[in-house]
Amino acid sequence: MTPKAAHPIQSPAITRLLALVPLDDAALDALRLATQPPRRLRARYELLAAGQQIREAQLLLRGWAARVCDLRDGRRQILHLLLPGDLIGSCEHERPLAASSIIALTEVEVCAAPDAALSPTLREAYAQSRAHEQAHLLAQITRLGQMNAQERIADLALELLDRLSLAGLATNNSYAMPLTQETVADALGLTSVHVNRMLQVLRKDGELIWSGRELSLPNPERLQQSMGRPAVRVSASR
Amino acid sequence: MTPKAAHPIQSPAITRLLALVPLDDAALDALRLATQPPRRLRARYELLAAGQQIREAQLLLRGWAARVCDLRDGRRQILHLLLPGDLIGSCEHERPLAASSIIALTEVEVCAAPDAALSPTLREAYAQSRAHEQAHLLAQITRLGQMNAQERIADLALELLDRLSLAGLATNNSYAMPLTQETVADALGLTSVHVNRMLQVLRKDGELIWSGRELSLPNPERLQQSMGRPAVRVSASR
DNA sequence: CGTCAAATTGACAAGGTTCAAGGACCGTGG
DNA sequence: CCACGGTCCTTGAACCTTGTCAATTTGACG
Repeated sequence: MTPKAAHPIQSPAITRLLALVPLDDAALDALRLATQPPRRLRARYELLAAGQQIREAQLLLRGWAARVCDLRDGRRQILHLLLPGDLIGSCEHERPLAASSIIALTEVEVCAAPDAALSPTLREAYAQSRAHEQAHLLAQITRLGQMNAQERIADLALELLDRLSLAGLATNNSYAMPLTQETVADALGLTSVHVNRMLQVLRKDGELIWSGRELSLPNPERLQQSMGRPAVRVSASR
Repeated sequence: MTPKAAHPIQSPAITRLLALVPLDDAALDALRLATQPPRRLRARYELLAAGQQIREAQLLLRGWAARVCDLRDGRRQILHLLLPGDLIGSCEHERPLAASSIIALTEVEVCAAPDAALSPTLREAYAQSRAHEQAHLLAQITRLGQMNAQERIADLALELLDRLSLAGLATNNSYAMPLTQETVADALGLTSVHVNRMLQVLRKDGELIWSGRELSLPNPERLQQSMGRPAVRVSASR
């Protein structure tokens, strides 16, 4: 609550962008300014409707959201989970239309994303963020296409651990998990009933603990190994 | 073979880009020049290795390729099919690493993609192409997450019809299909045995005809309706 | 004609869904 | 403080879709 003198407590969103690219002062100032009066939205609020013209990119500051695809018969697929520090509707071409709608899964706080023109490092951070998002979409495809239910759950839990760690939102291999099993099922192309059963198996095997709002992975490295998925990297180190 | 005087026969790749954005003469000239001595590669050639530094974007001129993700235990998922006119390794940020490998599924011809700086319309065409690719990734997620085997096959066949039509490679709701059932299975997260059985059902229902190298969809509109998937649009009309 | 990859078939097993019901855990209002 | 209602989690049994394994057929091609 009380900011320290040297390093004021940072918004997870800024922590994440800073982890992607070392931002210059212009970028940091712009971010601090933009995030100041955040816009708060209730759960289920539709941040972006599919087919709608995208106005300006937004930055997710707090809470979780999701890109979803609804079929006419009521089925729905969560395409991608959005966490604090993720960009919403960032896009580099003219006259863009949202390819999917985006809804808040919890109460969220968002702000307008500062203009990339303000700082080259900020522009690069946005590009990195998009590259990560792209990588997560590919990961999701492999998850749905090749993994069984247990693997899907474990793999998603690992991805969330990685991503939340970037924003400083994970400690001791565990993080706050605001989703219901039903929502996880929508993300993994499973039924909530089956997610429930497989969670019990993972719990019994000691691979995953999820009680209350907290999810922990006692041994992420072993779990990752057992999945056989190649590591995801997005840009070369310097 | 013999170019007509007024409209020389166009490469399907150029036809596609032209369908995305009305290209100016600078763009067309650059494309005609670049595509001239195409590089020809055998099937299974690896156009891009995962984790490898991306050098320059390429343009697929002829044949089909795929982005694939291989798991250590031998499972493999085709993330995305690449058709003539698609860009390979186009990307707007510094020091990019390929997030997945790309392999030729048939013999292919590629060329270096002309520099976007040569023409604003060319840059816009590339951006549109990337937006389409993104939309196809989302479509693939919904396919794998929510559809049963029969729907997946039909939905993929419809997507291919749409995409090949852009390049002028489809007539009468039918197109040349160079993939094996095994490859289709890898793209749809199914086994080739099951793909085979479901193809028989679709054939019996008169929804899909695929014999030899030709695939036709007698009634794409009806099929699309039955799938309940919202239409995909990428940019606003003028 | 022989060979090889691809397509096809059958019998069976496994994984996931469906339906239905009960139980736990809230926050709310009396 | 307790009763209530709602949402979420949990469980069981039957059922259906898809995978597995193994064998056979087809078709292209030298």
